[in-house]
Amino acid sequence: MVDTVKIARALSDPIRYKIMTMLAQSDLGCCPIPGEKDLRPGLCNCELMSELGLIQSRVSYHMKELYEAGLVTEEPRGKWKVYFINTKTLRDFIQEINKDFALK
Amino acid sequence: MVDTVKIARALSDPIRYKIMTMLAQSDLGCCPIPGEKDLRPGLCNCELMSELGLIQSRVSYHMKELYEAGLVTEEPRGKWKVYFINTKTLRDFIQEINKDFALK
DNA sequence: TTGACATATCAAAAATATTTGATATTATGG
DNA sequence: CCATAATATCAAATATTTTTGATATGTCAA
Repeated sequence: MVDTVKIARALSDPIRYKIMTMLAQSDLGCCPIPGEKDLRPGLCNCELMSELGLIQSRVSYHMKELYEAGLVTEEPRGKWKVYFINTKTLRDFIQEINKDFALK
Repeated sequence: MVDTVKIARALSDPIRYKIMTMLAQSDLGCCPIPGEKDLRPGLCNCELMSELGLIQSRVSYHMKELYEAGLVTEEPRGKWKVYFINTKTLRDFIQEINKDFALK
């Protein structure tokens, strides 16, 4: 099962929580490679840096935290890296909380 | 609305998460006062201390964190204090995550 | 291949969170 | 009221997390 405490920790930082909402709302494919199509909606580091006003290593650190908690997936796209929200982990997280705390 | 980041932080410590599961599972009223009845299922500090093997000030610290996140309610009962899980906050938390991350 | 750009990693500094032991507060029962 | 028991608070010590700047790695395009 998912590591509920680890996921809670990943979500417990305001910057990371914000990044997750940005990923959830992104509806445009990012960093297109000429000739490729069907880009899934996601965000790359550079967009996160400029939107949040954070330096590169800081974004990188937080994305690693989210990745290791299973909350995002990654896809190298050319020299960029694009991140996607992993809704499966979030659903499992919610299900586990429902179970652990006898909510339904 | 609930402070989702704050709740996530409260749940992000293994001890606090464990305490929440213990509160969710408690089915016996605790620390009865002679003459009173209808005790809601809950746990007092002393039970948490002995079950978890933690010293008093440490339990107190963690219960305060949970209380301030709205995850538990408290009731002084005689010279004891009994804690209850606050399922409303947990439900609101889940609802907010569903909304923020477009899960359904 | 080289230069430019994007990302990853690292070590040190800074900021936060947790643990502990001591002391304070509050309630109870004698 | 007094002694005892339970909980709260506090300051100091520890531990953990986050931030930063520097450097390394990897990719692309010329």
